[in-house]
Amino acid sequence: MISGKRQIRTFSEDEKLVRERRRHIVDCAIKVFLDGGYERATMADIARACGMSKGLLYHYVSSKEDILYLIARDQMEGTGAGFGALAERCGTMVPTEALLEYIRYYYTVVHETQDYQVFLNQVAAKLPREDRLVLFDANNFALDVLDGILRRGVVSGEFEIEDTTLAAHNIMLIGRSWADRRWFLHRRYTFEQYLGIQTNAILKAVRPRRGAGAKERNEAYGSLPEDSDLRGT
Amino acid sequence: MISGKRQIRTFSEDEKLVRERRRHIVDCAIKVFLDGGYERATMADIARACGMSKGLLYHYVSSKEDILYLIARDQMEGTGAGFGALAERCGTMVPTEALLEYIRYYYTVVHETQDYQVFLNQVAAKLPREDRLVLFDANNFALDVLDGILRRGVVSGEFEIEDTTLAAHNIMLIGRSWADRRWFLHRRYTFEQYLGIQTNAILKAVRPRRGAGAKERNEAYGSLPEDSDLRGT
Amino acid sequence: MISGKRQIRTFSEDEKLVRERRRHIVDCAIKVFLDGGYERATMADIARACGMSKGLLYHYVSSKEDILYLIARDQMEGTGAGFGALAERCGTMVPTEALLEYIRYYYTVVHETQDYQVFLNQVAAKLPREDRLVLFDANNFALDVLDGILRRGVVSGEFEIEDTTLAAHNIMLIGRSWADRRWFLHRRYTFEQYLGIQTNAILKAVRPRRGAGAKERNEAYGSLPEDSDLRGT
Amino acid sequence: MISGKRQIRTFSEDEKLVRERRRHIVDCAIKVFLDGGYERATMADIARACGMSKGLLYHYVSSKEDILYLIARDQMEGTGAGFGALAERCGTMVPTEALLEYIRYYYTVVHETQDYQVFLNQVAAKLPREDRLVLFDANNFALDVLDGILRRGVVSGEFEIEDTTLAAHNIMLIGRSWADRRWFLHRRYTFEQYLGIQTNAILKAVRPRRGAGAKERNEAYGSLPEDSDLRGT
DNA sequence: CATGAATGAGGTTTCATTCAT
DNA sequence: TATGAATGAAACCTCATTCAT
Repeated sequence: MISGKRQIRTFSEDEKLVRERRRHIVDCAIKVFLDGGYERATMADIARACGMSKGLLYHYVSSKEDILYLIARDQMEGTGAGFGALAERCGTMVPTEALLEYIRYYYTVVHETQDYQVFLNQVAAKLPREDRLVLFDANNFALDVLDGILRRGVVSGEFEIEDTTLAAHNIMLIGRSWADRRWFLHRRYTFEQYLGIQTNAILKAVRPRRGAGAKERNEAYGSLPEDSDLRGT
Repeated sequence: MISGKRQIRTFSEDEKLVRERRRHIVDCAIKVFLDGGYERATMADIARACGMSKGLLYHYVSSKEDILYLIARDQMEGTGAGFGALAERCGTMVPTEALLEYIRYYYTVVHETQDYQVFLNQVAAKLPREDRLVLFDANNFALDVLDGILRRGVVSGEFEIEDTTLAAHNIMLIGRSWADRRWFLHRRYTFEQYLGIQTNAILKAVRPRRGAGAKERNEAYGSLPEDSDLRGT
Repeated sequence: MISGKRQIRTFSEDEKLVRERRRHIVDCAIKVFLDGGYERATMADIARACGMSKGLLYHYVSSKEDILYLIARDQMEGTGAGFGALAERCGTMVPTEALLEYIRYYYTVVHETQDYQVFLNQVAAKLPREDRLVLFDANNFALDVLDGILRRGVVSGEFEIEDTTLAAHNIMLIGRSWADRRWFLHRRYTFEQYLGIQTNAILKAVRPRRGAGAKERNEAYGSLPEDSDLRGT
Repeated sequence: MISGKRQIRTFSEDEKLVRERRRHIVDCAIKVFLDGGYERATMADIARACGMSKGLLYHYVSSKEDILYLIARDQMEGTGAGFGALAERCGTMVPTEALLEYIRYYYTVVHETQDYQVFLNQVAAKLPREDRLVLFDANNFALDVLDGILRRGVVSGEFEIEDTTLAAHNIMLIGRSWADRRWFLHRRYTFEQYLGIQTNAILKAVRPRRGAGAKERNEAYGSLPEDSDLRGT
């Protein structure tokens, strides 16, 4: 579903070494990019951060742009599988459970890969069209999974949603904002608090306003009583 | 509350001309920045876009960074007044009305200044600290206004919200996403559709789950019957 | 003997005005040049210092280099006449008197035109060859006058000098150093002190070591007793 | 006593290479600066003179100003040690001998480093304050050494000088003029002639006018009979 | 006579990329 | 495999000079 098509030039033939080194490069480069931005970072900076010479860096990567691509691909590959598994897992759950599972998973991924999120947000526009589409597809896949869950919930009567796609979009948006707006949010909430409050808000927004869905409410967000304030954990 | 302090060097003393030309520069530069990003844009590009020579550009602006600042300041000045007036207007309304007014206003501003929004989002990190704070303050002010409205609604019983600050954050986030994620949203919704659906979703999310608030629902979003599908307008 | 040959373009036909304005330009420009140097000074700086617009400046001067030339020529013309008169005056004096007259005159000119001296010293190298020769000639003329005096003194037995040209060179050098090394000298001596001490030193250096010249010594430097310490005046 | 403090950025870590290259740059740059002046010289000119690309030049030097500093420092370091040794050497000599030693040493240094002298004279004013002080200190040190010698001579009765500091200043001035006024002097005298005549002139100027010092006269300037004409060597 | 907006060549500096060792 | 010296295109910015008003 997500795949790195582009071939990147290398002077090495030891595939395992190449993979290892590239991972190292990606990890270091992202740090360099995060302060100062992609354009301002020089290959010398990156090489230094990697503990390599510029020459060696060019053995594993053929241009600065390649590193951007590697970062994007890495991120995709890393989480792509996760979303595939998530989709499967959710397929067997009742919609509310699935939604809770999805939220917890997605928000946690965002939390754990903040740097990538922030970075990709900043530079997505600069990726060559082709690479940008890879990111785009990954996002769409994740959105479709969530959309599916919501749709099932609407059909089953557990959810009452005017536009499931937009709802899914909102839910993901709020998750990503934990990374995008971290300078605002992190000083006010812990991740667990954020996750808890937002989960409750989302449930309230998607559930029917009265009657029907009442029964399932008790499973909401890890079986916590619906009004429990998760803050202060 | 929001103020452009910094002085920008100019070689001209004709204030009116300077103002005019700077506005022109800002308008053109933003377009240049939007494709390719701030760093990639050269002063030559900008000059060309403005229909000036590089030299003349430097009569009105002393560096590329100045243009960034001008864009930010312009945006702030333009909308700063708006939010002040909005705050006042909302002060005399019942919370639900005020919320609707706020949403319509904010989302419309985002819609009409998309380019600025997208651009500022990309480069906020690159602004010198001082200038960044100006943006930050503006955002916080707008957030506080909304937070106040929500709080009043909670007190009056019109709203049922666990964390008003986070709710305000979410509402603004969703509004900005009309600009930030336009490549996704604009091909699926018109602005009016987007505004309608999201308004309904927000109302559902903030209203008490049953009983009390029910009466007001009929005024929701410009008196449309609550279940009307705004799509397809 | 010294003449400005070069024609400088002007748009004005009122010769008197042109002369006046050029004098003004020279006076102001020299100040600008003195802090920051010729190359660093911009025509805008100069125009501002003159209280004119750049455009008007170009009515009286056709290039930045022209100003350099004007300064040099002005200086030459101003002092050229002076040296002519000096030469005549000295022709009728006994050598020692003539020497004293020369020293006092030259050192005073240097003192009163310090800015010119310092400035010309710095930029002489940058003047176009032709203009540089004008300065060169002026210097040589002044040197010849002094050389003549010394020679006469040697013939008359008042002076005992191995090489009169070199001696003349030394005397002028010491005079110019009041301007060239002013940061060192001005904080230690007043001009009068400097003039007095150096005059005495020069007299001692040029007079015969014993016998003959002894008589005249009493007229030395304004009839001061030879051992008087001029410092502390 | 004289020290190069400032660190200059370099991209190379091979210290030996950096030192070598910088020396090369200094040697070439000085030539470029000497015709046309510091400001007119472009980095491209300098790079060409060095036989390097502009880029490589910037590996060893971080700005044009750095080159100025390197030249100044080089000069100081080279001669600084020399003056220290000279001071020591002179300490054990009788004043007249010391004076002769000093003159010969200083004038020779000026002769051998003409380019530096002329250049530094032109640009001293442009050096950043801090760097200028280094030059200033070096000069003052050299002046103090000479002043000390003259003072000792006055005490011992070998010299008769009204103001030793000013005398020292004059002696150095005359030495430097061999470089500063070379276009005038070099076509008239060889260095040895110049040294000889000026030495004699200085001796005559500092010695008592009669009696006392007479004995030592025979050692004057390398034991040459006092009236010998050194010209024509 | 007077202005200052406009130009564009040219200066300094940076940095992605190559390649000899 | 590994290095870092070397390149040169291209960026930002300045300023002498012109010319319409």
